[in-house]
Amino acid sequence: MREFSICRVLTVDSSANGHLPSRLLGQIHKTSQARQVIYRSNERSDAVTIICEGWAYVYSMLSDGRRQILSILLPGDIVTATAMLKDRASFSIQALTDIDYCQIDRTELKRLLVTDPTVLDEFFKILVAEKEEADQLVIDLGRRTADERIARFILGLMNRLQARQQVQDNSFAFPVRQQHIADATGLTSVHVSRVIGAFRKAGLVEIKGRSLKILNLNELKRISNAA
Amino acid sequence: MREFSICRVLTVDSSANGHLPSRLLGQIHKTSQARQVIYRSNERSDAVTIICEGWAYVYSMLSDGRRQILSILLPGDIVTATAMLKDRASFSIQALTDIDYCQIDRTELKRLLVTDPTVLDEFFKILVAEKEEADQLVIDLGRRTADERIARFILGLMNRLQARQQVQDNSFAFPVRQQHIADATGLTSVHVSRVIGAFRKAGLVEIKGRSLKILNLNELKRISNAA
DNA sequence: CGGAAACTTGATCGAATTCAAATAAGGTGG
DNA sequence: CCACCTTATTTGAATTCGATCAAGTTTCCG
Repeated sequence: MREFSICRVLTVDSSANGHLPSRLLGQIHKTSQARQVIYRSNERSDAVTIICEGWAYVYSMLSDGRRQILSILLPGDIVTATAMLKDRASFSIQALTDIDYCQIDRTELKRLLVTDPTVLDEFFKILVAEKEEADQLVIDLGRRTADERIARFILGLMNRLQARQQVQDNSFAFPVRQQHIADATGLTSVHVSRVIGAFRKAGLVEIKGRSLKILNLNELKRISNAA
Repeated sequence: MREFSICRVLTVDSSANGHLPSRLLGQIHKTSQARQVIYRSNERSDAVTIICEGWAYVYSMLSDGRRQILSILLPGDIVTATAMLKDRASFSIQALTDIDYCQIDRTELKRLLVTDPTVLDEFFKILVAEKEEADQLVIDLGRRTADERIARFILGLMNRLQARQQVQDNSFAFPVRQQHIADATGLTSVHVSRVIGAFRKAGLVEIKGRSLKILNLNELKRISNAA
């Protein structure tokens, strides 16, 4: 549960207000093409970004080019709860597909935080969810095998998309490149290709166009070693 | 900056109040011996814990015994800001040395959060710091070599201890076992032994008793590849 | 249709693990 | 303060998982 309910308000139905008053709506809306960097680390920013359409990802890059993806952002995700509290971050954000996002003034959002307990509460929930996801990723990268990591990457996406009613018949949008999977799981794209190839041969998944279908959910869960 | 200022209040000087009113002071104080588990994952708890003396660590254990340490807790650290918002966590806490800690009722602390802006602000800072640390750890485990990880582990501890005035002449308490380093860096204790052995032979560090002295800070920083 | 980006596959390499055994450090009771 | 026992650490040899290098192939778009 990381989506910020404001997004629905902003994009789909401005009357069915989530938790934010309408005076905040209609703020800066933006569009970016796939691959575009929409936030560069250490840049100052007075805005809090929310993804409305499309996918993006949060990443960090070492000076020698090694890249680690910290999280994939889906429609409705707030671009890091932390952005609400700080005007600078050490990671960058890049659009994965063409995206649509809106930016809300931090000061205004912050004022709301203090005055409206419902907003504060929801904000806390997002902070906690983000921290728990980061911790899970630490465990994945520190202690899980390549197969487990990749299976969990896929299942994790499916769960988040499921919460958005975007999974049908175990099939869902999958615009990520293998290089993204590699950078998210701490592997190389070559190895990701081998593992996914093995998954495919074992009849676990099918990837066509930009979507993925899970053919054997139980087995994939078993491999992911959820426990 | 993860320490919660209440701790000084509780342990050293009850008159020099930090950010908490004295009615919160003198709540449950506890003691645990090294190795004792002081919180077991998924247990319900109405308390927020603050370490007063000694070291502990946050960890998660997979069903097959693999263990990942998520963070080392030093005196003054609040045991996870998240505990302020949730009554259950998916990780466990274990004492690394004999420790001294206090537990404050969550409900009371939470009330304070809403009424005292200073406390809320400090709380936000801790949340952000914890999230940033988790993200850093993800990058370490996903994209750094064993040497880098271990150098960074050591330097990270030094920085935190420095903020507490507990570093003298590049030397500081170091009660962690190599197994802890291994579980914190996603390696095996055997490999940690080899790397630390190499550091020692290269004249970078010296470990005696339960303390560590950095003999060549610049070189250790270079190896850590901070950028 | 052509060119670039993404994916696959094979061969080889290497960092870190595993297995196993020896040595060193602590802590306890006598 | 020493003998004993347990818990750490070190070291070596063999193995393995995933990385690297290097072509091919396929897919995607304009």
